[in-house]
Amino acid sequence: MELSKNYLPNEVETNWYEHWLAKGYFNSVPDEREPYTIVIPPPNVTGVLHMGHCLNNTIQDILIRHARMHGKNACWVPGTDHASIATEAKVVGMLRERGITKSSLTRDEFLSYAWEWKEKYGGIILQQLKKLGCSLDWNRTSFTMDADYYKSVLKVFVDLHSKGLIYRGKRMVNWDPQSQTALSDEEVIFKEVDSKLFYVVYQLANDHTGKGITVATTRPETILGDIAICVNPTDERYKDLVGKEVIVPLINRKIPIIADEYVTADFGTGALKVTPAHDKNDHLLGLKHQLKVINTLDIEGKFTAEDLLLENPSDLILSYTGVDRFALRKKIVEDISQLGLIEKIEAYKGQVGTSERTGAVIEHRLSLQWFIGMDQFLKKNPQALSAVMDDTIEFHPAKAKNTYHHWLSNIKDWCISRQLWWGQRIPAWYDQQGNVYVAESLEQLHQLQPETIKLTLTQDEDVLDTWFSSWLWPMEVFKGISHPDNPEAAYYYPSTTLVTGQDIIFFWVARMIMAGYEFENKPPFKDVYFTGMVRDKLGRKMSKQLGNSPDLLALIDQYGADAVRFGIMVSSPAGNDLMFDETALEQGRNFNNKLWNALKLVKMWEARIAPNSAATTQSFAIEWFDNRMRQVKSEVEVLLQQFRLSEALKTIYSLIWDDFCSWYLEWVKPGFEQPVEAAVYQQTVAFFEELMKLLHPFMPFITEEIYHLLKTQSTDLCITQAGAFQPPMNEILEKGSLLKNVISSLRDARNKNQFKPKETIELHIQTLSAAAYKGIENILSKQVNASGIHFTDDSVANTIVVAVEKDKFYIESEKQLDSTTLKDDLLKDLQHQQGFLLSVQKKLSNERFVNNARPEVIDLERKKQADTEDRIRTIEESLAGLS
RNA sequence: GGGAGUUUAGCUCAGUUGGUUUAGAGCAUCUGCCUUACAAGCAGAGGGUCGGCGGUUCGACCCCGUCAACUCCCACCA
Repeated sequence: MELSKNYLPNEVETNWYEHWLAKGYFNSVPDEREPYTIVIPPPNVTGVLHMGHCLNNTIQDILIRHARMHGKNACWVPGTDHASIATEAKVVGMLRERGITKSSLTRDEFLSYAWEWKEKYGGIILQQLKKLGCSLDWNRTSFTMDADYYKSVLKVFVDLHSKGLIYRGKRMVNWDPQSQTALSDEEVIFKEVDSKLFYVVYQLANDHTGKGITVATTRPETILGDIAICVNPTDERYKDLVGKEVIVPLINRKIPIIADEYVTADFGTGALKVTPAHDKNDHLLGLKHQLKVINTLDIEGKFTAEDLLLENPSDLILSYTGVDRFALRKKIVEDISQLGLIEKIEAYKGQVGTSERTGAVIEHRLSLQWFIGMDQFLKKNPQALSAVMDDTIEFHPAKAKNTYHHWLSNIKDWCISRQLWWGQRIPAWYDQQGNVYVAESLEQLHQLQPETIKLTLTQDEDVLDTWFSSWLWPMEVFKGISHPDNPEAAYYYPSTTLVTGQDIIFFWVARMIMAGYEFENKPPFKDVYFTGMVRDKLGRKMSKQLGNSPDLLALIDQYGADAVRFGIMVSSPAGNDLMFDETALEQGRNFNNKLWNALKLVKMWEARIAPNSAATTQSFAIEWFDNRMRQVKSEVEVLLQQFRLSEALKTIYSLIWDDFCSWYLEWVKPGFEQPVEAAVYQQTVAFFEELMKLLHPFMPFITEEIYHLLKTQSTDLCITQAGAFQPPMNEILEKGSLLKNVISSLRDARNKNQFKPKETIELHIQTLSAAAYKGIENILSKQVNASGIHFTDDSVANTIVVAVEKDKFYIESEKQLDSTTLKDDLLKDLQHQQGFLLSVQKKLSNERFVNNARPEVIDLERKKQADTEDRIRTIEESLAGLS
């Protein structure tokens, strides 16, 4: 069969993925083997694959494929998250394009559009994961709004409510005016913005001197909701004013000046306007001082006069109605300015909270919401913290433990209600008196509390936070909540490893751990591998605005999935951010090609196997590579156990490129058009297969392809089992190192003396142990193009001298020799060795060193000294021979 | 404002309880090669004193202190 010049990944990848699927290799059912379980961090159902997913899922696939090839029952569960805010926003956007507003629809109508959207676009991302080669068990694809999943979420809500861990209350919450819903504290992202500090004068009431108090504020648009001015009680400037009243500009409402420690005297003017309806701290102040609340912004962040009109209606106030908060700020500043009450305006850098999902600037709003009492929850489940701290659940890298500890130790109540329709509707009902009834369904409620049957009940309009469903993910993908104690859940839960981004350690990881202990009394996983963020090569975040986010599918198309996987893994230290650079993908593509070309070489041999050649003249090369591979296999195993995937890949890469291709294949390669020994051919194929096995978790497609092309395999590499580990023999490895070292040095000497590759040399070796070269002379002569090798006890005249370790090599040739460069090199080396010897001698003549250091350390230093002295002698002799 | 982390070759990173040769790899660079698996390649080479300073130690990239730069997390001083 004719193999293409270069490796062509596209068709190969599609074919193998279909083959694996058809064979059902990725499907897992409980059996007697130990399970290795990973649940995918469910991507947003409307999402598309980006570099972050690529990194994350490649890692999971490596772990799962490795487990599958090492005797484990590997189960990787795919699925998606309903992502209520993001998805609802997209559906609203789609409806807008069709000219439909959400408010014109009933809840059910809206939901049917949402499901339509989900069926159409949901799961695109799962198809994209197939392109990447991810070996997910597609039979287990889950969605956080599946019927059973939905039920499990309600069940958990009812359960926690009955345990007193969920309460409903009127609280100041983070409000997203764009999606018009409350958000949890974790969903608010603070950003630094350039804003302005307005100095507004509030004139004293009942005072004709025109005196007043100046307040610095960033939010003049809330002035109409002011309820007091607050100063620090120790502030001398304002002591006399406390207790007096000032007038709110524009509406002339009288409000008191109060004093509270909360106010810092040296910020702004030391006077704070208190607006309990629109600020968290002001709200607390209001509660403390029993102040009224006047709300001036509606759910869209537009001015509303409702509360104000009760007090003092005016045309001015009415003119603000419906004005958006940012326009309102300008307008109010203008109007106050006309009254001459703006003292000055300063530039100011401030932090402003924005919605994680929509980016809208957050308002604080007093509203009735559902919460989980996190303090109580943690008191009930102290393992949620201790398990991480004592490594029952192991974090990689361990530094993430700090972050985790800090968050759990300062935990606040979790607002779990969202004013949306897409999500699990809160299973709470209200009667006409406003009493609350919580049950999984109305039927269940009627059953449990028959007296409710005759009541007119209306269900809560809100849905639950998406994370309130995803915190059950590791349990409910195996129906552990909806069908407790089922055999699957018992077998697969707890899962083995979670791979996720550090950015959702609070949103998701912490809450899964809490839920795991609360509902199963077990941690949800054993290891957590945190990936960093994928950045561009300049270190910037990937974002749509910057346009620096590459199209992953285009990259797969261009380089092949294996090359993309290689590229992203080779530059990906655990837990650190990854600077993505397309040259890494080129390296991956080149590696594919290297493998392909090695295959071509071996396939050429296949056609020319020497008859009757069971015995081999290449036993050293074979023995050496065998041992080298054993060594690397054990190194890789250790690295994988430590989740050092990038290093594991680099180690395999070097084994294949350097040891296999550059050394081994060159050593055993027959001359031009010469036949190959049968033993060499068979061994080489066996080695090649082993290499493919080792590399397969990282680059599944090309390895499977080559595995099959090497010879007709009845099995697929994908499910092949790794053999038992055999320890390497050090003597062989050391001999190999010497050989490589000698070859490199001699080649260097040839290069420096401008030998053409085809020019042959006669090589004389001066050594005390000629036995060390037994069995490798044929390799040596081939690799340095020597026509003959001779051992000598004396120096050889008119030759180039090369010193390697303690041995000397004399290169004899018919070429006119120029020894200047060589001499310079030797002198440089001599200087280096002498400097080193000096440092060793200094150490050994230091009494305190000899007295304090461990004996083996001293022995080592003595050996260093002896070795270096030998080496210096060799160099000196070589130099003498040159002149 | 509090906390954590990082700083090693031009770039991206290793360096596992302080001593195994005055630091390793990949990429990039330079030199020589179209050698019949591979120029997306082969054979070689150069390049860092381990952020600065101080300390502990017989001995420090590694431990301690300090300064500096960068990154992240937490915290709404209006």
